[in-house]
Amino acid sequence: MLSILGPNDRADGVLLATGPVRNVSQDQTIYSMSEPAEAILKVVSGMVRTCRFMSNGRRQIDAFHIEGDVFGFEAGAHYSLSAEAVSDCTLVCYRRSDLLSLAARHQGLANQLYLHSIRNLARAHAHACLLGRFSALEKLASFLADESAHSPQREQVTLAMNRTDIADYLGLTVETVSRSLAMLRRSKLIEFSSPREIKLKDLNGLRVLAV
Amino acid sequence: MLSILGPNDRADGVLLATGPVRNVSQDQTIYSMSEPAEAILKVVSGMVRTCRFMSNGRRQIDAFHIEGDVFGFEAGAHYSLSAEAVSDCTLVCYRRSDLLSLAARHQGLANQLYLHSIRNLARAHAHACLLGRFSALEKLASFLADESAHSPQREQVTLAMNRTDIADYLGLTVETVSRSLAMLRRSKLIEFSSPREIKLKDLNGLRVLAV
DNA sequence: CGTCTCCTTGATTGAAATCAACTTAGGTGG
DNA sequence: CCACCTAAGTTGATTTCAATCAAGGAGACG
Repeated sequence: MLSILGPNDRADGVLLATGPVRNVSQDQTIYSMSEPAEAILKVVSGMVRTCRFMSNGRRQIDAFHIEGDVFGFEAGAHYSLSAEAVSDCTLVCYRRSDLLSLAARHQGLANQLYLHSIRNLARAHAHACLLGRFSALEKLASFLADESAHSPQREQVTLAMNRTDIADYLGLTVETVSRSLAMLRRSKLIEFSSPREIKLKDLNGLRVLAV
Repeated sequence: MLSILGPNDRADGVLLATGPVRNVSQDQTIYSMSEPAEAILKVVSGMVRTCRFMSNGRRQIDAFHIEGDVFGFEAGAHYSLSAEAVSDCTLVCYRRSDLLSLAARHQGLANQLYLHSIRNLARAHAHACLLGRFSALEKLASFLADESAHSPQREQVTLAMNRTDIADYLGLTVETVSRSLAMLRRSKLIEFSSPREIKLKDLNGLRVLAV
């Protein structure tokens, strides 16, 4: 499904016309902090990270976006986050101004926009909780449980991102991510076939840890 | 301004009819996590905190809402956060279902709803950054600089919330909040006339610390 | 085969949490 | 109106968890 709308919505065709497909290769920047926030984008395939870069090289990843997710919602005229491709991606781009004027005429679209922004808000709330009050181990357990929910097989996750991305998403360092994963492995909750291929041997145990 | 819409919007009168005013006294719960998310509320006066309670008594405050802020946006059918009055408050309550059906007919309202949700999203992003990557001192400096921005006098803030609220907002303990404030005082960046009355002697210095 | 990047592991340090008093301020009742 | 009581805030000592510093291993690619 390429459009923000469902396939049955009448504005669908219009949207497709306004939304060119964009292919982005791994680690390429989709948009940067402080450039004009002209586009709202939808992930067709691949994974996108939205992140903020701070002084002295610190980075905080706000979210990983996967197929079906819409990102690029901004309150102001400029992006307050950057967006980058975690893996090769296919995206649909909508011009913000087009979308908003279209939404004025198509109720379904307005609803979808609203819904997507609120869904991002809900994720941000859960993320804040994790960042503010979880231990390193809890953060990793929670992260893996979330990944599992989006994986085709519940008990087997293939990480699209590297350890640095995970660290910057969870507010940790790479070393702590590595160590916490090792702890989960030693506790028989997970198992690696490769660093990016993790078998969740005890998903319930993970969920308990994830608070 | 009582309505979500500006006073000049035609849906204004309708909204007022659907939105009864509610007075809430300090520390009273406005709504609780997991109850049906029936209302979206706007702060007329006072301060509201939206927060999540976790196992073993941990709490994360998502945001403090002040006059003009709208809160209660939820992706699902139930609240994922609780809302409580930090001080005595006056709120306007809108039934979510009313609001959404009204929005279908009044473009201005739909826009306002969208805008408020996105504004909350932007705040959540900034907050995530603070929680994930700021030191205790940076968190406090950033917090005070934000408070200053909403204060009638830039250089004088009156905190509506107590130290525990601040700690749970910044992902710290009360002791660390107290110690960090003491450090800022010793560095001549701030000055107390009482624990809740803080004079920002060097707002620029604070902003530098706030990254 | 060597080099580079990514990941892991070890040793040590450091910042914030925890544990424990103590102080101050505010509210209530004598 | 003052004294007491309680809640809120501060400060100190110690511990702990994660960061930092440092090195080594594994896999990918030319």
